[in-house]
Amino acid sequence: MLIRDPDATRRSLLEAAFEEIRLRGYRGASLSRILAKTDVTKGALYHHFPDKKALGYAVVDEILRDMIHEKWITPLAEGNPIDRMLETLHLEGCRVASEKTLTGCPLNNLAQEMSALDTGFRKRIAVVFALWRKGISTALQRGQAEGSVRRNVDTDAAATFVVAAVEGCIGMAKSGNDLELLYTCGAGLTQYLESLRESDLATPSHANKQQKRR
Amino acid sequence: MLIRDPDATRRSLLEAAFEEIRLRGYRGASLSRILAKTDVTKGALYHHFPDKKALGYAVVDEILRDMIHEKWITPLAEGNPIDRMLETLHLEGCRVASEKTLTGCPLNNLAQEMSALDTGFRKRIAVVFALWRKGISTALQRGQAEGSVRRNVDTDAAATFVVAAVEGCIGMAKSGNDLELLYTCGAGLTQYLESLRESDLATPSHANKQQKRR
DNA sequence: GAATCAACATACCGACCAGTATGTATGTAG
DNA sequence: CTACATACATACTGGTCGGTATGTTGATTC
Repeated sequence: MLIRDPDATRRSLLEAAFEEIRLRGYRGASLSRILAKTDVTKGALYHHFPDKKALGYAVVDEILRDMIHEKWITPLAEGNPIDRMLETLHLEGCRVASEKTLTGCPLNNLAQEMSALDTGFRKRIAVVFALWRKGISTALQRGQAEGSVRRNVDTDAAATFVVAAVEGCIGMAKSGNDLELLYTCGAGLTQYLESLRESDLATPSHANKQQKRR
Repeated sequence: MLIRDPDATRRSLLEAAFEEIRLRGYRGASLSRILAKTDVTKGALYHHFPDKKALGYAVVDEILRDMIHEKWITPLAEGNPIDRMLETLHLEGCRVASEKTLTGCPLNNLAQEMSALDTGFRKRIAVVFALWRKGISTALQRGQAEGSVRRNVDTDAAATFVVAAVEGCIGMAKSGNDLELLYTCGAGLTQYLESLRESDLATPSHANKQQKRR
């Protein structure tokens, strides 16, 4: 190695680890492959991260967190929240559709693989999901204040269901490696989002009631 | 071994493999642990299954398929489909809630782990999901004929969204290891199911239109 | 420019794992 | 009773993996 740039080294390890985890999962991710792809040696890796788990944690805390922020927090910061979510959903659909074999959502893939096996992963991933839900809930509240979202909607509950449904739709498409499933599910989700919209003609019978459980 | 019962041997291997996969995923499943738990030797295992993958395939074809059939096909074979689905959802909620650390849905766990990595798994799992969707769609059609389900509902699309949302809800609860998330999501799903119900007072504005994509 | 430390580099280790080679015992058909 | 196939049992192998011990080099400080 001619010149040294520890920050860049760390960053390239993180990104390669993210890609490796995206393709093979955390447990299927091989440090040797990450090192080969980055031209970093094992000594350098273990200088920046104490062990494989720490590398995985950092991927959640830095890469996946930023990913959700870019996709779901920033775009919903202003404008009509329902419209913005429909746009984001469309973008996400295009991203999913761009792969030959659908790999799904990196965050949810890791969540489903590791949540039951390691509380360190679980808690870190839960933080990112909570951030995501918070972004949607806040946007919906703003929509209520601006008159674009029905006032009897429980924004926290709606946000939780939206996130669950998004991951469910992506997972369904991945299971069958079939975009038609993605579009069909997306239609169901769109229908739900539309039911949150304030409209002078609509009846409140199908709106999300202020309810906490069951 | 005193007496021989090859069918029982095979069955116990299948069930132990299912449990091992449920807890650690297919790739995390260890043949040694399966053998230890069943008191079967490696020679016997490789007599019944050519390799680990064949064992995994058999778990999908036999165990997981039966599981979905028992939970989602048989109960929906008669009666009001919406009510039956709400009951099934309740039962499934109880099952998920019975674990200290939530492991989620065995079918979807395996689907998310393996679909992008192995087409053999993917196609077998897709068959089970298709069976599931078909059971719901058929039940909804019967509901339409009997007057309990809105006639303008696209039953295939609704079935697909229901399956996706169910898995999304379970996955969300697993991610946070939080039953509150399960109940919140379940409320959203219940709301969607209720929107499919035929009712003299309801307006059709939120019903699932006859649409194919987008 | 000597000392020091962060930032790498290389070689090696023990554990685990799927799979195999080879052998043995049990049931069954003639 | 013999022959043979099914149903097991045991011991071993090659490969991959995460992790470590130890050595080297580039940057920084005084």
